[in-house]
Amino acid sequence: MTTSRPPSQSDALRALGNARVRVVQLSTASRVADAIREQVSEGLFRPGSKLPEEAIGEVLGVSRNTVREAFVELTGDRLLVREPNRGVFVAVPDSAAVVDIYRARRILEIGAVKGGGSTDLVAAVRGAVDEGMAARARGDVIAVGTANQHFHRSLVGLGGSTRLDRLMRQMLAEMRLVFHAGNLDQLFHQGYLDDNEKLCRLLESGDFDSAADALGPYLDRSEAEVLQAISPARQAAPN
Amino acid sequence: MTTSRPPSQSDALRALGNARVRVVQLSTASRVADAIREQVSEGLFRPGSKLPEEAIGEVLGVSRNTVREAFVELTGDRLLVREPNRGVFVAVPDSAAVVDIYRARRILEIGAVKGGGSTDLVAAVRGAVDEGMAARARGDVIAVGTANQHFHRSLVGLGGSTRLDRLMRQMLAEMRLVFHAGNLDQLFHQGYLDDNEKLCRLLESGDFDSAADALGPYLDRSEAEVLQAISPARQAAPN
DNA sequence: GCATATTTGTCCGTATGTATA
DNA sequence: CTATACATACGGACAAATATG
Repeated sequence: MTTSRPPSQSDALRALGNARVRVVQLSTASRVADAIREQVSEGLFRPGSKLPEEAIGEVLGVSRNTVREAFVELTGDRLLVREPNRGVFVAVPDSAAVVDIYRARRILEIGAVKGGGSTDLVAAVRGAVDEGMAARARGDVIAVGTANQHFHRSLVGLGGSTRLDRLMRQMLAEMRLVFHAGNLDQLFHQGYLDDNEKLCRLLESGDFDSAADALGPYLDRSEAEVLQAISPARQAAPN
Repeated sequence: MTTSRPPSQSDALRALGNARVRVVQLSTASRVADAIREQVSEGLFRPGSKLPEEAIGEVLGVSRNTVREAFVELTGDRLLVREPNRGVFVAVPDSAAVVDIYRARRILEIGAVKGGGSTDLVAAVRGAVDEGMAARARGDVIAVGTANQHFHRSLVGLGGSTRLDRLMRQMLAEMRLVFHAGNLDQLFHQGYLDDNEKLCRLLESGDFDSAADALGPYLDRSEAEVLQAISPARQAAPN
């Protein structure tokens, strides 16, 4: 407001630079955390395996101190667990964790759905459903599982709270750990695609209560399947 | 079961030592985080104030690396915010944060209440209500606020999920920040004590649906009061 | 069961870049 | 615009705990 000088290219470049500095800039520790999160989520770091801080730092070209900061962040997400004086390990969620997570999911997902949501939030649900359908159509089992997680994230998204969104993201990351630990790589996500479609239709028609009512049995079935899948063979994954 | 030798004192001491090592032992970083959390929660570190890592480390007798690890933990809790290359500051939750938190609280508290809970979980609610009544009786305004937070935590506790419990704890810590930032130190918690009593009665009578129905307007009123209290004077608290 | 090697937990010094007076 | 202060990140050090042979 103080000058009428038209914006020059150098102004624009400087603005871009400032934006980069302010937006893109994550701390090294956070970028390390993201890298580890990725490997854990993809199952390359198996549940129960140890993450030696020196080795991690060497591979990523960062110091041990930085790795330790990343570990603190990931421990807060429950992806890693710290055993005092022994190191950090990829978490191995047990059935108690699964029960705990599903109790939380029932409250979060049902509560968010019952409250309804703006049309763009419902559109996000539709996007996740279509993503799953497309993945099934081309036989991409992994992508079906990913899309299914996006679906449930979008349900919580209806609640319009970033804090709930974050918790849901964390819990779904934990669920991936459960799948990896049980060697049951998102096998049975397929069976929920049609339910997802029905739920989405109800949301699009504005019948949030019916959608919420349908979610209870949906999650009960899902929990039961997961528990049944991990209960028999609980093989440890040393190193 | 392998030996009939009676437990000696040295056995007991060793067991105590092991218990200490395994249970009590928090990392120095976690203890530093707890110490900072305490100060922030009590309002001694004001919202917006800067926490220089060197000074903190000096006061607590730990190195800067340890302080940085604690900062990572507290940033994850949203109690501190990191401004790249400028340092960490005590968070100053704005009205958007308040709205976000109340959206989450409505879903969490109402969902947990609607699901009911075991008698001991309901007993915890009763304990929090009585705690508030006792605090009011002896005119301890601060304790009334604390008891009120315990009450809402115990409501979420009905959900039986440690993950929801943790999120609720974090959000209530954020709310304390809101109170401290607005210089409205839990002044108006008193006005909710009687509602808490009524809600508790409904829970004890097993009428979870009525309790859940009453909770919506309760939280609406609470959110409105907080927003109204912080909207006029949003004074910054530099250094 | 013991001696050794490895790794964690913690601290310190320092170089570099960024922000601010 | 320079100077100062500080955050960021690195590397090295060492004691203590743990794992290993």
